[in-house]
Amino acid sequence: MPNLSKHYTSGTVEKKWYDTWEEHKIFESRPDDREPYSIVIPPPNVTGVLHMGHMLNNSIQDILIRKARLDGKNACWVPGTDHASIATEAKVVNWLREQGIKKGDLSRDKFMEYAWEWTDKYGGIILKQLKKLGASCDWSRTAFTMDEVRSGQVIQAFVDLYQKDKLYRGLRMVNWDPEAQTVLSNEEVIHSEENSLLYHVRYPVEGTDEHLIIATTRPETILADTGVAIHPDDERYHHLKNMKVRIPIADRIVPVISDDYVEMEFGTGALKITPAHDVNDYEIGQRHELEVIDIFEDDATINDLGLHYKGLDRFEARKKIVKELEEKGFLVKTEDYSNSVGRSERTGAVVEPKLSLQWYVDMKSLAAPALDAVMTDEVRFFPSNMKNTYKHWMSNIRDWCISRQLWWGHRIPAWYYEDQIFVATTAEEALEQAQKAFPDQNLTASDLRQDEDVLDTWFSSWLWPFSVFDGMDGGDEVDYYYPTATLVTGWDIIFLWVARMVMAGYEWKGEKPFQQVYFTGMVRDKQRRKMSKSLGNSPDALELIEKFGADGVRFGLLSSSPAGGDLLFEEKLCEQGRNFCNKMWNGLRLIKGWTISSSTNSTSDKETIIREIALTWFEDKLKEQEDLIQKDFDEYRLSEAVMKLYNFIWNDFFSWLLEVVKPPYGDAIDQASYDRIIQIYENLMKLLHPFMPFVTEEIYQQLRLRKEGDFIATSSWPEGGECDTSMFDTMESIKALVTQIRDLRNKHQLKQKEPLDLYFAKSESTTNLLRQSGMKEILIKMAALGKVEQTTEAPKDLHASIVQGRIKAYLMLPGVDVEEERQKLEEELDYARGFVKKIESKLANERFVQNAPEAIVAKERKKLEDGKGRVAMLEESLEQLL
RNA sequence: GGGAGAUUAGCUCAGUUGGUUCAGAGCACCUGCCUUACAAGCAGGGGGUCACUGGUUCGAGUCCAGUAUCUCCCA
Repeated sequence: MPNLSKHYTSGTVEKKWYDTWEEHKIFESRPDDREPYSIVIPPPNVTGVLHMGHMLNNSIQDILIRKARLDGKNACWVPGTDHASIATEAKVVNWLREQGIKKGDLSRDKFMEYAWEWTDKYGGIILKQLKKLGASCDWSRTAFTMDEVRSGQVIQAFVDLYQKDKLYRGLRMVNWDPEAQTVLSNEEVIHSEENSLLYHVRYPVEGTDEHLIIATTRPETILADTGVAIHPDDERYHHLKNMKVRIPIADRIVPVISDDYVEMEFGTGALKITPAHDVNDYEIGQRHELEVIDIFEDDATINDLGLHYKGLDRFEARKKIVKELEEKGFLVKTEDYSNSVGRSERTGAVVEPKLSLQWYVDMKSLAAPALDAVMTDEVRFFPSNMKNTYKHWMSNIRDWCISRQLWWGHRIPAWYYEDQIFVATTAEEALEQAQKAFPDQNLTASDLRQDEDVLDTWFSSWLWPFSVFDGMDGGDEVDYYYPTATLVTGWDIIFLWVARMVMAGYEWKGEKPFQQVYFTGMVRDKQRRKMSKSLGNSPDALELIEKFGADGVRFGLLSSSPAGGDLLFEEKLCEQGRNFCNKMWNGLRLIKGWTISSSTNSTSDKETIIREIALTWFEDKLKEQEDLIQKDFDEYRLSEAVMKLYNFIWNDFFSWLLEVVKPPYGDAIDQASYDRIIQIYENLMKLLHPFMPFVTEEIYQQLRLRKEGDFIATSSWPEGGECDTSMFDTMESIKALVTQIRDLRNKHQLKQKEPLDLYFAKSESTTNLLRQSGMKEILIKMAALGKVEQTTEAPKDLHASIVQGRIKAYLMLPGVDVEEERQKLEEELDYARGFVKKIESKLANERFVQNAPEAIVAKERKKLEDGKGRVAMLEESLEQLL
């Protein structure tokens, strides 16, 4: 036996093959005559580390790209990272703070130097980790959203949209993240129900003794109130129309206005209006020309307008103001309340509505072709029900706020002079424009002021499917690879990313960015909680790989993860994958341990006959599997495909076929059979390779002597083709008989190897079964039988009856209990009679016979015949017991 | 408030155009085995009124309506 260790060692094998693959550059792709199959990676955060979601997502991409490679397509998986403005800037700011440096003390240029230093230091770690997972990316194409090529296209996109009038600067209420101190797009705000308090506050009505009671969750904004609203139809407050109220604490006198936005049923039916700090209030304020008083600094502490609360954080101020309201008799009551609170996706800070001047993309002008593409399946979604979500968002689309008050990112290419805006790819061009606009003023570069803000990171990511090919302006690469084949991503970024890529694709390439989108589910823990750092419920990705091997982890992630469905992760799944590797490894050891004889003399004829029939059967089974797996790929049922392979390899190949063809101890195996077994094993490994690349490569290399540069990774997918199913039923009957015999042994506590005699009750079925060359021998070998013969009457000695389909047999068992045997037979008979009755009534129904397709009726007749035969066999056995 | 989806074995999920002995898989569980590839293993076994109620149909896990429970998205 070759020197193969008892257990499969994933660590060394995986490193060896990844290094070898890279040395041979087999993942690199250049345009050629073949059909392209390209995937662009959803770029992870440049300074991020690999987590469970990445592993799932990238395993799926790797499966697809490896399959395409085996299919002979020109497979190109482009890796890369994104600069993640908010997250990365926050990390850099923290890093600087640890060194005692404040961002505020740095110039923009100096800060960027530090940020690049940080990026160079920690950037790309995640890409190295992807290699450990087996990701077969073309690393020579690694892109970064802020590298030169990508940046140029981002700026170009901005300028182009501005020139097409699809981009504008506007004063709007925005979502302000006070922690990151930047504006956020609507999609970056996560709304959820949170427990809070509803405060009922008394507002004195001017010139009367009355009070108007107003319910609010944000009493600190009382300081910014500039009005109070009631519903025009609300009779309770009719008399207050056109009167004024006095704001508590602020002591400001403001008007009572009527507006049908007010919900009469909510709270007291009266609403305080704070135009500076609430989206709806702002609109009401606009309608009624109310003053706008902003009481917050950018970090959400109270400013000069907040009286003696100046300098306090908003939540601190809330506590204090409630106390003051209470002391001064303004607070009527406080009740528990649950309301929707928006938080920043990146920092978790409660988002503060704020009035601000920002850049927006006019989305309505981009949405139409993008909506159409998905609804007509020009871009196919898996699972398809994501189309509904997409449609809803696209049909109610709102403009996209793309400016961010950060330094890390692409600086907005807009320059200002007085009240004029000049948008251009460079400062020089902007200056030229300005000089043309103000010919008399001798403008120089220093007269123009560039916008301080950067662009939303997604404004670079939405170009990704063509920007990675430097394809904004066309070119051979983009012509060849675009549109890409499949996008694999989580459904949580369908709006942030997927929808926008489709829009950008049509806007700049006039074509969809990808053929299909495969949405993965979220990786959750057993309690269905989303895996997150803060919960600490996420296993360390690299430790997992170390423990179970990348193949094991990939198997674990894939085996229960249908498209769009969440994955409830447990280590057990990876363990199963590792065990599977070990099983295959040991199967290899078994085969490699056999001695091969060139002459047939050294193997008994019986074994040769067995092998001939078993291998022929299995080769056809394999073809059938190949077709089934291909269908699963076509429909993106990857979980099902991998589980099919798991079952087929473990149960059909190892537990059945190899046991059948295994030479008896000490015997050799004939060369012809051996070659067929190697070929089968090789094909199985090819089918499994996309899912478990390393172990399959290792086994592929061990199965035969390979030439330098011959890899399973670049081999070809086995063709399914015609398969002869004629032997399938017979083999299943044999298997079922073997199982029944083994069960009877177990129940009678007989050793598995003690030979038992078996007599078949003579019938057409049994004659047919035994006539097929080798079937009887397989039965004898697998069930460890002695004599196997046909008989016309039941044996007189103690035996157990076996009824399998239309086959009846008697297994000679010395210790069989007659009563037990009777009971068993009676139970089976009951079931069989019930079955017959059901079919009889079905066939007695004229409408069934008339309406059902002929084939179905024929099948039912066949079922009835079989069932009746079975009843007869069981009845006969029972009689013989007496 | 608007919308989407789910409910099948103890758990996680398949079940494709309504039709085969259709009620499945993996894990978990139980029994027996260290059998010369594998205890990371082998052989076998038990377990479900397909959420509930009606309807369409010759026939429903599958289609329709309602009910209950749960999940998610959007505002």
